[in-house]
Amino acid sequence: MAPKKRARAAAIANQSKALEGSSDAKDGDGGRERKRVAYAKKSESQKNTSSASEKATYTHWLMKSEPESRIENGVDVKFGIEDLKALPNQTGCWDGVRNYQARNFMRDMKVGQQAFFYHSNCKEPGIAGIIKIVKEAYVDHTQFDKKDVHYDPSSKPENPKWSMVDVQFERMTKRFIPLTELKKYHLKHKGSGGALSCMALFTRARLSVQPLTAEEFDFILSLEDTDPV
DNA sequence: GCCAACGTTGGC
DNA sequence: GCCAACGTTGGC
Repeated sequence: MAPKKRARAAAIANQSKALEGSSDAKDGDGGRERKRVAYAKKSESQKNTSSASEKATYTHWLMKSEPESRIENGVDVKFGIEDLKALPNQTGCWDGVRNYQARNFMRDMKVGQQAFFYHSNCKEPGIAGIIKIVKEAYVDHTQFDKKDVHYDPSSKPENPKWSMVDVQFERMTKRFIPLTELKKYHLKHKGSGGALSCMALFTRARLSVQPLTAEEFDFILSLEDTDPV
């Protein structure tokens, strides 16, 4: 069936419940992560949180979610920025991420950092607004819920695989920044060494949670005050 | 709805 | 540990 929205933020009503279950896995460590770009070829143990001394530190992010209705396993996975805005305190948990690289990036997130809210798999893909991290990575309880679209029978409560963060709506961008426009800059910058020459959105297809350099983040913010290209 | 890209699984 | 088959992502 159709794919899904891998990252669906939800109201955090029962977050305390999720919290007690198992302390956030600080799993191992045996594994070190490679410096900036982690490939997916690693063994399970290597996919866990890496030691701070080794990894590149990112401060800005881009998180994808689907703003249009799509039914997966009988459940509508729609979650656009307006849906986040409508939650109590305009805050929700970013559950449902089931990709190791994306998960690891969420584990690197710190309270107060900003992320772009990106609308994917929809009529007009692009950046709709800015959100901020308000709670650092903790166990994603939906992995144990058989009724949940993102239930993962291979994950055990004693050693949870998946994490999520809480995010809060900050503001809409002054204008919607479409993927098509970002792509034009990316292509142009690839030749000139500009800000978006290596943007993960284009170099790491399908990654639903991705890091941005400060330069990338600032450049995209500057587009708010420019005319659409 | 198509399909390219690419992550995951499992046989060997 | 290789790699073909399979499943998912997500633009178009």
